[in-house]
Amino acid sequence: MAPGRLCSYVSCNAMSDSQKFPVATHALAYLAHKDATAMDRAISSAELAASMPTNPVVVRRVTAMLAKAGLIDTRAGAGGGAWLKVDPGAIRLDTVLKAVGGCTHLGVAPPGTKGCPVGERIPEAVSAAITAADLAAHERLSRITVSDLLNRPLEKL
Amino acid sequence: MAPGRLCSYVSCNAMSDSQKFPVATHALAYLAHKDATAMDRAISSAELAASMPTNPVVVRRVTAMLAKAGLIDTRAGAGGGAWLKVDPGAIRLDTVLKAVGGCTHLGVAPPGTKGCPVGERIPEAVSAAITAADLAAHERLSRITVSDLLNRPLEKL
DNA sequence: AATTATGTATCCGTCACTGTTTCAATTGCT
DNA sequence: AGCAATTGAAACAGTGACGGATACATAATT
Repeated sequence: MAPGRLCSYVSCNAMSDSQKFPVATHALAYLAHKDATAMDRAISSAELAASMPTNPVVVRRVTAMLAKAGLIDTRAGAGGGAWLKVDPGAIRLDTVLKAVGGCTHLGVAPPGTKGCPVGERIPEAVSAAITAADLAAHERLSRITVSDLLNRPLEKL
Repeated sequence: MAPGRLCSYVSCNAMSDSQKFPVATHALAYLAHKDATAMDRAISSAELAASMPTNPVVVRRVTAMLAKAGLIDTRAGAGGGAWLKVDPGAIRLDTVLKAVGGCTHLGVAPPGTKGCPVGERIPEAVSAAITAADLAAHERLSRITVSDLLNRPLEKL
């Protein structure tokens, strides 16, 4: 069998994202903090990057995804940049996680041996458990909005 | 700045594990299914690996961690292998996740700009959100035991 | 002694990510 | 018209972790 990744059961972009969710969340919070809610208040990727701090290209890679998800808008050219298209109080963090293609990365259940009824059930059960954990994380994030990041007491997030 | 990983804010083994949790969970379920609850019913890493299927060494790398966590015991030599040291009904999946060093891998909040009070708060808030999601996932997993994987209806996991 | 196993170390190929550079296209300003 | 600012996308390199494979010392059974 070819090396790498336990055959090919890996879906979900296993092992990817990493910093995409934090960067996206930070960027949205920064936009909200700066009241960037219209085109004439656009924030450049350079300024966003400086606030992390990270590279402007990394920021643009993320803002492009947020724009595709309809959370922000961007405009090229002088005075361009990104601004919020949705009220920050209405942007839930699970939406952000989905926008950047994230999941909890607990892995993917290996297939199990064919034939044995129990052997077939185990992978399904493991999958179900992983999915349940993933859903729980999303549900928890859905109770936090971008506004909450700025306003709610940290202990109550 | 040196390339890779946004400076060094990455802790938590970011991006690691992947298959460790599924493999560990599958292995424990298999041991429970085979009633491997004592030394004389030990299952070899070769058999466990065949049930995934994956490589025996990969299995041993995981079972070694489970043994260190006190969930199973292993013994070398002919007739050796692994067996459960704890009742499968008492092994919660969050314990398994911790045993293999897992987390939800949502990333690590970038530091943010010094000086600005809001700029300092954002990273803390992002961190808090990630931690909350991680806890939610662990909490959900804590409500599933290895026995449940074999016995409980899949929809009720 | 021969056999069966674990655990660990080492090496390799793969994969995704971050950071960087480059470039076309877009927009505002003078 | 021309220039400066800015996005988005592509291409490239370096890093890190993982899964798979092999090898080997150690341990336990027969």
